Amino acid sequence: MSKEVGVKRKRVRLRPEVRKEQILRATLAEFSAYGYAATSVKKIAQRVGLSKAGIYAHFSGKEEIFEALLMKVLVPSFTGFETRCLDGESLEQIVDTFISGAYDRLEDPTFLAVFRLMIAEGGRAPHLLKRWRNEVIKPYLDQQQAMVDRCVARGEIRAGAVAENYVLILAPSVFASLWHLISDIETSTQELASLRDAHRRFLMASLQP
Amino acid sequence: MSKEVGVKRKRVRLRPEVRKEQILRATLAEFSAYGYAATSVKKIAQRVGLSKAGIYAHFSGKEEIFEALLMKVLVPSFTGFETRCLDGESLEQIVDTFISGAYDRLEDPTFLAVFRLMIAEGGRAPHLLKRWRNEVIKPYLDQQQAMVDRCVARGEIRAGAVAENYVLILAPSVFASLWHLISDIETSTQELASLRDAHRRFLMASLQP
Amino acid sequence: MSKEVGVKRKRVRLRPEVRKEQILRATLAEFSAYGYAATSVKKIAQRVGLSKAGIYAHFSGKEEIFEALLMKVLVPSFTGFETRCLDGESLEQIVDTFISGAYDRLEDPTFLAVFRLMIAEGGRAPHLLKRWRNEVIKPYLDQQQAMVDRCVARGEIRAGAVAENYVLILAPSVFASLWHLISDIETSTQELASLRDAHRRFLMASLQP
Amino acid sequence: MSKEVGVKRKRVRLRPEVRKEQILRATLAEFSAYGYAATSVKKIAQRVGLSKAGIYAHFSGKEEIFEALLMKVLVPSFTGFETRCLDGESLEQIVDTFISGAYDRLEDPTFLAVFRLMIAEGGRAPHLLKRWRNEVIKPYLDQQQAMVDRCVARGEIRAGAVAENYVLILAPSVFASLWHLISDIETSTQELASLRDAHRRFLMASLQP
DNA sequence: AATGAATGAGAGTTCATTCAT
DNA sequence: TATGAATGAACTCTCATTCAT
Repeated sequence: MSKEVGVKRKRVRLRPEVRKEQILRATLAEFSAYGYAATSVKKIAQRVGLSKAGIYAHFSGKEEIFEALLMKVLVPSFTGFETRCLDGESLEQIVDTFISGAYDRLEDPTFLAVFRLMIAEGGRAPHLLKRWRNEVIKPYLDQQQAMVDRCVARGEIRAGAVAENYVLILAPSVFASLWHLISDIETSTQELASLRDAHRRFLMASLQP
Repeated sequence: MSKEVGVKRKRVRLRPEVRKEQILRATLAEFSAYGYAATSVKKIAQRVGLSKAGIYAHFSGKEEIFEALLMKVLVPSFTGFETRCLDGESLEQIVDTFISGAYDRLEDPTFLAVFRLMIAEGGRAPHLLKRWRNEVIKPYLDQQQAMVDRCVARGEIRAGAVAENYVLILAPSVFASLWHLISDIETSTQELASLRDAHRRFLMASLQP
Repeated sequence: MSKEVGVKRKRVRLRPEVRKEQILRATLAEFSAYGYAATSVKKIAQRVGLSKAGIYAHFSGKEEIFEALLMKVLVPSFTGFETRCLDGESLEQIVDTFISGAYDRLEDPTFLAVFRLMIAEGGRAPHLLKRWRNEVIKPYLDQQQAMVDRCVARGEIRAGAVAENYVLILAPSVFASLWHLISDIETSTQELASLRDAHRRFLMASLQP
Repeated sequence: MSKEVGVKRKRVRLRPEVRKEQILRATLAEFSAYGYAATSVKKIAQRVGLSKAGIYAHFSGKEEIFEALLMKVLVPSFTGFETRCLDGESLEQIVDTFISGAYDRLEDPTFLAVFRLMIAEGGRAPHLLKRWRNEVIKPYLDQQQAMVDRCVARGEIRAGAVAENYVLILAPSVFASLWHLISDIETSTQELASLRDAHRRFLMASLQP
């Protein structure tokens, strides 16, 4: 379609940051669709509109692209994912905010790509996986837990097993992410609507002071 | 180097079914550790104690091994994982049985291997993934849900959001599986102990009539 | 010329020793003509009549071929190159034998190939170069020296600087080897004829008792 | 890694002759150490402190650098390497001067570099090799031979096979060069000391009128 | 059923070279 | 003059697969 015989794309020269950005974006798409081993540098290059060798002007090899990708992509994956517990907010508002955040992520292809990538290729870079766990996930869980604890102390949330273990609050939406991963999007979206609602009601019931 | 002069593995001839079994077992180990693309037929052959070509006497190619593996492995992965709701059992007994089943699976390497395999390589065989979802997972969820419904009807379990959506009951242990997948075993085992307990208490509190 | 379009050479299967032999022969030809770096595995394969990958069934890589080649080729390169000093042989017979051996080697392409290879690529495998020096060349020189010493003791060869240092006896023919290396064969052959004769006369004059 | 943030080599602009000089010097070092094929333009550029493309501002390609290098380097390689035969000099003085010149060259890395280069890469530029032989080496040998002839005519040197063929005079020191090439420097230096002495005594004995 | 030498395709990578800046 | 991003070609090597034995 887009290939005209005999027409040779003019050489385009971009600033390194821009290219690197492009390369990482292309790589995320390929990696999360096919996995590390089944993704070739050639495919990445084609996606970027570069020759294979062009990639090597910016990264020293496939492995380095992979690491750079993980470093760039892991950290922000949970950013903005916060349960707030501000003064004057009712439990209903808190829960609604949480539910929205948790399930809206499912619409974000990057989030799912990273999610799959960590599970599928985590074994390839155990040190990065460990960092992700210890520097991203755990702090996130701890911070959320602390917030819930404060709400409990203030009497806005009922104490109990659920309030004591943030994972119990989070788990259904993680299940939703997984379900998304093994489903085609249309199907799962409607299937998950009822889970979302049930999750919401479960939180209301369990956390009601 | 590793060749001992004069020592040459005797050619062993086994019944096809036995060999196929061996090959699939070896393949599961390799695939779930390295993924489809990064696993070579040679490694599988070595694990089985066969030459590369020997594999082709039993399967027509790598792809066929993969499919055979999934077919064999998917179905039983949830077998025995049942919440029972028998007459005379107290809620405590029911919950304990469920919790044990759900968390003991984490010790089963095959379960985790299949779990990872489906997530990592599901895209390679969408039809199998779909079958797995529709013929294994969904029926399992439905059946469990039906059982919970009966308990509710009999008054052994309290109605509510949790009882209405079996996923809410299951989700924390799925989270545990995921956590296991991205952790080294020793670490995660102890980390998950408290989750297991909280999960148990959460179920007791939510389902208590 | 020899390539027929559409005709695909039947797969020929040879015993490993035979193939290895072929490969090493082809490699010697290529390496000594173009050097290690400028010789590609593809070219070697073509010379042998094998596919690139076929080479790797016998050697683990280019480096290993190189080492195997040196090991095989270095040792015999000086075999049969002996000054004899047998009872009843006149000095003239001894010198004639030596001169013949030393200059006939120049006709042997293998000898020259190895000679050039060691000089050009010695830096690539210092340990092999060292072995060659210590296990092939030096013993050869020592043994020859010992033989000359015996002749001197028996009064068949005159004592003096030349008889004391075998290198002085050898040096002109080594020069001839070098000259051969930097000349086209026809030219150098006739140029070296007079050197050969002068060398002979020099030895006769210097070693005459 | 090796890049210091904020520190960026200032673009230095030098006169073409100076740069060319630098480039050829760097090239000789690389070529004689690794050979033509194994030397990359990048390495040369780094040695010069230039970018790869910068090289192409001065030479049209790697091949041209190689030829320029040979042209520059060949001619002077035997300069100053002369047996003198001046009036009033004793044979001892003549021989001492020759021996010093011949063996001191072994300390000159440039000489050895050129020596190795010609042997290793001569096949790459046969026309240059031929020029070297015909315009540098042969004239040198002829000139030296003429000088010896004059000494013979004047009765300062004894006639004979050695005096008639300058190569016989030169050969042992050529052997020494070769030996140097295939040895680590420390080892060979001491090994060659006795050769040097024997060479000297051999010349004294052979050329004494 | 099993082997191992052989293969075509394609992987990651490097290199000499070009070109817009 | 000098740069560094970009390229096409070639490199070494691996892989799934085939085939004669």
